[in-house]
Amino acid sequence: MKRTVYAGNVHSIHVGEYITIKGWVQKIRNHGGVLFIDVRDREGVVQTVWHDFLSTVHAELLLNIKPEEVVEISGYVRRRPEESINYQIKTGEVEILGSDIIRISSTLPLPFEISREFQLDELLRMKYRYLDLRRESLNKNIIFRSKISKLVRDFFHGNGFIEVETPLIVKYTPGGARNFLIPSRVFTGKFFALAESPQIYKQLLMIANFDKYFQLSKCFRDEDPRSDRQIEFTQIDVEMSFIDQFEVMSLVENLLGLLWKEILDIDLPKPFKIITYDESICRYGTDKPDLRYSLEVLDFTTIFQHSNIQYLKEAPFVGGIICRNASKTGRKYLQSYDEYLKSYGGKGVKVLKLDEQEKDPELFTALKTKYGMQPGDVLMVIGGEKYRSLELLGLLRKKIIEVEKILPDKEFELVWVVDFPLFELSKEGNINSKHHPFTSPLVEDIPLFSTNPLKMRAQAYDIVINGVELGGGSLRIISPDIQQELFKTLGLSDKEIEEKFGFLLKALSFGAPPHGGIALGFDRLVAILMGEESIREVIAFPKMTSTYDPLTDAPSEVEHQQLKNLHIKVED
RNA sequence: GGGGAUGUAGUGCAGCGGUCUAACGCGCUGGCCUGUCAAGCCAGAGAACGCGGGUUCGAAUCCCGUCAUCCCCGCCA
Repeated sequence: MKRTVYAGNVHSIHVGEYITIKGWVQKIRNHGGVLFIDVRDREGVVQTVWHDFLSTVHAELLLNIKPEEVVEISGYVRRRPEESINYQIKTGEVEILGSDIIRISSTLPLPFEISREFQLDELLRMKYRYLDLRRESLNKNIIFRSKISKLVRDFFHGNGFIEVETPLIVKYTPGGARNFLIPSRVFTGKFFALAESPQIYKQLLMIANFDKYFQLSKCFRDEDPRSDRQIEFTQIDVEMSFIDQFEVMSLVENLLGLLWKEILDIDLPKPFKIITYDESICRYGTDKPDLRYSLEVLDFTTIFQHSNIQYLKEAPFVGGIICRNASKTGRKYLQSYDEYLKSYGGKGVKVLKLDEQEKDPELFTALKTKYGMQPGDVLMVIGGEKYRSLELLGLLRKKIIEVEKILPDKEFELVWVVDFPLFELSKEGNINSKHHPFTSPLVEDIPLFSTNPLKMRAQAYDIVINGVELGGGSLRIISPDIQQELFKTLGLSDKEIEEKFGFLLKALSFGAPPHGGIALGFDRLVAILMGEESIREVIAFPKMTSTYDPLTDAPSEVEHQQLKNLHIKVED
């Protein structure tokens, strides 16, 4: 028999119909004379009921039916007796009066239960990913991911965007994330790279007159995975011509507004907040602030210059956080903050309470009058180099929120962080791009190329949700001269520039429209919408934090001949 | 490369120096049960406690090493 309806979609409108469902046996409840078999498919679960089944031709099969076997069941749909309606499930008003059953596929004992939701060992889940995916929560996540990607695609098509695929096997370009390399069989000793992002291609598409481009693109970065990072991941990649920064931002606001409405039925207030990079660093100690919490980092430098705490008195910067009404104020307890910061290589934190005010009456008076500090409040301060201290205060802020169990003011807080620095100093002392080397500087900062490049600001913007960096973008450089100057600032020689980026400079010199765009982390987006902590919960076949895939046992060794074809020799 | 947490039946966990011949829930096996939906009741099988070494009269329990997983730092233009 053909399936007539998904098990999970059987509904009171089917009452009286003879239907056929196909799916997995979810649960069996044998009461002796009456037997219930719940059948699950993609859409959900429905109950079938078998009265006096021992006297039917199916007695043998029904007595031996096992969970997770694949069955086909036919029967009349009927409304359940009033007292046995199950309001917990979608199909709970009806049931199928079983009259025919076929076992399509039997099963070995399973390594874990499908029908029960509980935390499983990650290795086991991955090894049997297809079974884990069969479980409701993952199944639902992947189905929602599909819905979200359709909403995204429809949104862009509806807004006049052209979807273009760009190569994944590309030229290696230096800088940024570590690339996966692909040896060329044809060109001995030469390599392709797996694309870190479609960045350059989307710029070329603008030069090629597509005006508005988008793509849900796979990207590859050979860096250690985390709960929000995989070595291959998906980006919503966008680029537009003849636009300014605010048009890109407004587009993203419309997209996210749509998704929040459609998926969560939440109206995101628009426009989103905007904060400059500098302000974010000073007030929250991070460039991805979690604005659900009002807790802020404050500057106490002046106040402590008059204190009698010597090292803070002399510190170039003293920043702190007032933890109002601290739950526990024991010395030992507060020391845990110190240890926390030390685990990040910080120097630790000085904690002040009002009950210690006799030690430095002047200081505490200032704290009370200027900052409204009250008994029970705890002030934690860090002194030292300004930006390092702010970074630590950012970590401290997160820790306080966690430890004090401070409740968020709202469920989602989205914010644009703008005016990023164009460059940053690496630990080795090299100048690197903060965003990427195609980012346009603010026009008024261009003269700084020759004098103080580290002071230059970029026309770049990040979208941050609840302290998570969802994506970032920028307006791009379209002047070959500025592009060249930027490469030089990064320390590339003329020869290197020509070798690595000659094609781009040439492209820019053939009539490049002003353009810019953004890339949003699609896996992170889906995870946020689904309320998941890890993007592994929204990716059908992710890899473990070691990059290992226990399902297929990848990576694996290859035959010698393969390596020989590629002119590759493996050494220890 | 580094830090932290975890590793006990199929699974989720308890036990953290002797009473552990390792407990419990789920699952599994057999039996009973005509309305359940975390079905119920009865009976039963199943682990030498990640691996290696050590301490001890005695180790799942302490120590060292090692491996694996997760979280984090580094890294992620």
